[in-house]
Amino acid sequence: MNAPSSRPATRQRSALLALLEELDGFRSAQELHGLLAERGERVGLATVYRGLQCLVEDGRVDVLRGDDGEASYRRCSTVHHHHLVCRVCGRAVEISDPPVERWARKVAAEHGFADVGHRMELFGTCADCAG
Amino acid sequence: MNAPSSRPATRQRSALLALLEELDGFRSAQELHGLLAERGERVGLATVYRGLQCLVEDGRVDVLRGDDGEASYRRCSTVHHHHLVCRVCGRAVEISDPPVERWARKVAAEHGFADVGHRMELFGTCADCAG
DNA sequence: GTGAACATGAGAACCATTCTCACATGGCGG
DNA sequence: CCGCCATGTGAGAATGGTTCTCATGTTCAC
Ligand SMILES: [Mn+2]
Ligand SMILES: [Mn+2]
Ligand SMILES: [Zn+2]
Ligand SMILES: [Zn+2]
Repeated sequence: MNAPSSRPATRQRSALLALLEELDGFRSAQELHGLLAERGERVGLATVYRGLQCLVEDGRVDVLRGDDGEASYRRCSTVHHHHLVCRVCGRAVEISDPPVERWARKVAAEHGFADVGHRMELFGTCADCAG
Repeated sequence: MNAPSSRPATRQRSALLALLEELDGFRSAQELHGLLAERGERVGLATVYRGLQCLVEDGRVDVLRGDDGEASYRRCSTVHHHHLVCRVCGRAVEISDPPVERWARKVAAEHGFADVGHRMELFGTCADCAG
């Protein structure tokens, strides 16, 4: 069902997407670049960044900004959701909760704000990393 | 009631805090540096960054990372809260909602995560900016 | 008032990300 | 199949927010 991107399928893009499919956590662009190198896929760092940009635009990858400002990426479902993320290993669980969605819209409207959106992440230490 | 910081009170720090007290929106370090200059307060950019770091540590200022990774700062109350932020002018309203807090802890626990925390912001266009 | 401890600031350094541009490539018309 | 050319690639340079360096200035407890 891989929704076809409008971009040509090159070796580099395929390798990047394949890697992301195998990972279940958020990873920085540089980490992804390193992981590709480890498995013998030579992909330029700029190409990794460009590939990620496309995937983000297509909604196939989510971005998260760490406290240090570094961006992390994760292959995600394309419907609206939030994340529960392990601070140690980056593993993430997708979360959704309609009540929170409604609450957010209501609160914003009460304060006279339009074009309302929101962002929410939960953080913690996953069971594996706590052991 | 200005909770006394453990740091010496210098002209620069006073000016920074005074400026933050007057603003009700999130501003980047560089913007704050510029605003200080406008009112004749000569403060080095590095000093602005250091002052903000202290205030953040003390919990007197909140930081928000924009989508471009740039940090914005705002004088805030010291109790746990979230923000409703205007995308245009940065104006912010503090928001709190115990049900969301409980929900976040519960969801994280259900997935076996420990040391649970969360982050949430609402975005929109404030009434003034929509006019 | 003095001095040790600490703050300041100009500029350099840092580092994730983006840009440049010469070169490779691959998909489509012929 | 072939050849074109629009598009992708990558090494390295540029960018820009933030932090660091270090010589100098200030503060404040004594
Ligand atoms: Mn939501
Ligand atoms: Mn909360
Ligand atoms: Zn983990
Ligand atoms: Zn506004």
